[in-house]
Amino acid sequence: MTEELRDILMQGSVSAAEQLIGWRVFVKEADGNLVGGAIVETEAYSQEDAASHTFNGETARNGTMFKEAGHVYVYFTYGMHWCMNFVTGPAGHGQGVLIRAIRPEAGIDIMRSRRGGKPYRQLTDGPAKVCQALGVSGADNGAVIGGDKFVVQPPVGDTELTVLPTERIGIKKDTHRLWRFIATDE
DNA sequence: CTTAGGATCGCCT
DNA sequence: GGCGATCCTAAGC
Repeated sequence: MTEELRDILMQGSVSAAEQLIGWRVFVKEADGNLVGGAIVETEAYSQEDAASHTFNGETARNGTMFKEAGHVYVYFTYGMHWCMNFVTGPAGHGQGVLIRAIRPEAGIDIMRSRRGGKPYRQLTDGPAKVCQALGVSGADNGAVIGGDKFVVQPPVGDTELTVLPTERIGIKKDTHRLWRFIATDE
């Protein structure tokens, strides 16, 4: 992991969630090819936030979120879906950034086959869809960015993405926090 | 285009 | 025993 990325992740989940928009996340396939694209939607979670898995302290499930910035927290939900987060902050803080959506750039055919032939726009427009398209599952929980599987690279191009903070989705508690960030110029 | 309901299971109270 | 950081399909406008 680069120093630039580590700096962003160490600033905490809310700041990191905003700055990660436009960064690109990929997984390395067995043949070495990359599959993934640019992050266009994130959400921040932290321990003092009632909507976070870490709100009630460390448990068997959420242990990865208490590691230091740069780990990948993958959790299982609704009996059938996986979602992935980048852990932020120093070890012990229980915070992270949920990767809610990406714009496919590399390995689109692989993503399409993993997503049952869905059209381009529906390949990775939700947190569980991102994991399905990238082949991320519970086996990846606790991995590190820059390890064997996860590659994260800075934004490319000279166009600055406009980032809009909004309310988070799919939660019942602490909905007032504007901790969801989306790229507006799609 | 919007909404409602079902699928499905591990974690936590 | 309840319910979730979700997705998909079908049916209603």
